[in-house]
Amino acid sequence: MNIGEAAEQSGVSAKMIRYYEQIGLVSAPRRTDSNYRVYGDDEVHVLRFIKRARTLGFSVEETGTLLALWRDKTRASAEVRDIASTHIEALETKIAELQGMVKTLSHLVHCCHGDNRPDCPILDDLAGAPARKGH
Amino acid sequence: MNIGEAAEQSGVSAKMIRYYEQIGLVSAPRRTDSNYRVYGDDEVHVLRFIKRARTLGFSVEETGTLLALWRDKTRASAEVRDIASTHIEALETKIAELQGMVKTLSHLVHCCHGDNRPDCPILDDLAGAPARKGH
DNA sequence: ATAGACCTTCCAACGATGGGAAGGTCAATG
DNA sequence: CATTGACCTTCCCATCGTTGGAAGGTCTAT
Repeated sequence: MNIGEAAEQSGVSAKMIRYYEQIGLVSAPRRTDSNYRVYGDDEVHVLRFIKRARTLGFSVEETGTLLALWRDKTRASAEVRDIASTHIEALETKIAELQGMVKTLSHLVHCCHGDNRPDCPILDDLAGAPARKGH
Repeated sequence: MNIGEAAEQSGVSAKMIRYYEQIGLVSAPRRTDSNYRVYGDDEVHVLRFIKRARTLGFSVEETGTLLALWRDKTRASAEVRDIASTHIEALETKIAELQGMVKTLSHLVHCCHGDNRPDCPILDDLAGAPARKGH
């Protein structure tokens, strides 16, 4: 199949498939006489693996590691679990960070009357005004 | 003061101050005869505003809008609140997304025995194997 | 033959930041 | 006065993952 169909079947855009090939995440496929890339079910399977890993927030590099482990039948699953666990920690750190932002902003929005008066606690906060107590 | 001190006082790196100037987020400051940028407390105040907005996860573009509203004494605070509310929604969407990843990954890690056997539910999942029921 | 839907490579952009080179300037010291 | 080291200037490049487009070749159907 051509790259377009491989893209459709894997959920990875043709652009990205070429990019993944370029950076060595996937190997270069066979070409037709007219230089078209030709993919089979195996390649699509790999692309789907990549798509899923990316969806789960693994970086392309981490995805490459997971892919190598996937292909390595003798790997220790502990290694995979470590990568996943580390990744979960990173995700949770990010979540906590975003939640901190939401908390601060929610407080400010709550304090902001939101009518047409120019007085605005949100801008006051951004400008560095000391927070008033008791909401 | 020079850019270095402005950076130190505002928490925005000298690199970024120049970048913000380049993209028009802040206006070009006065220069000395030797072409050094000269900043005063007002500029530092603006930079701190920017720093705070960025820390709260606003994009540089959103920060520019907030900055304009800050300078506009006649603005409606409702407008600011809308920007903040929209931003909170975006943050919460992102959080939910990350939490979905964590949930899936946690489940997989939980299912993964993590010893030296090559059988690994995480890789099975990434490879698209149907999930087994009852953990 | 021609249209239009594919494919190819190459180049650039995004957003925000950091790194570094090559060179000018300032302050303090020997 | 000269040197040193810390600062400043502009300019270009890299990151990460992805998308867009241009310019051109190929395939299929009418």
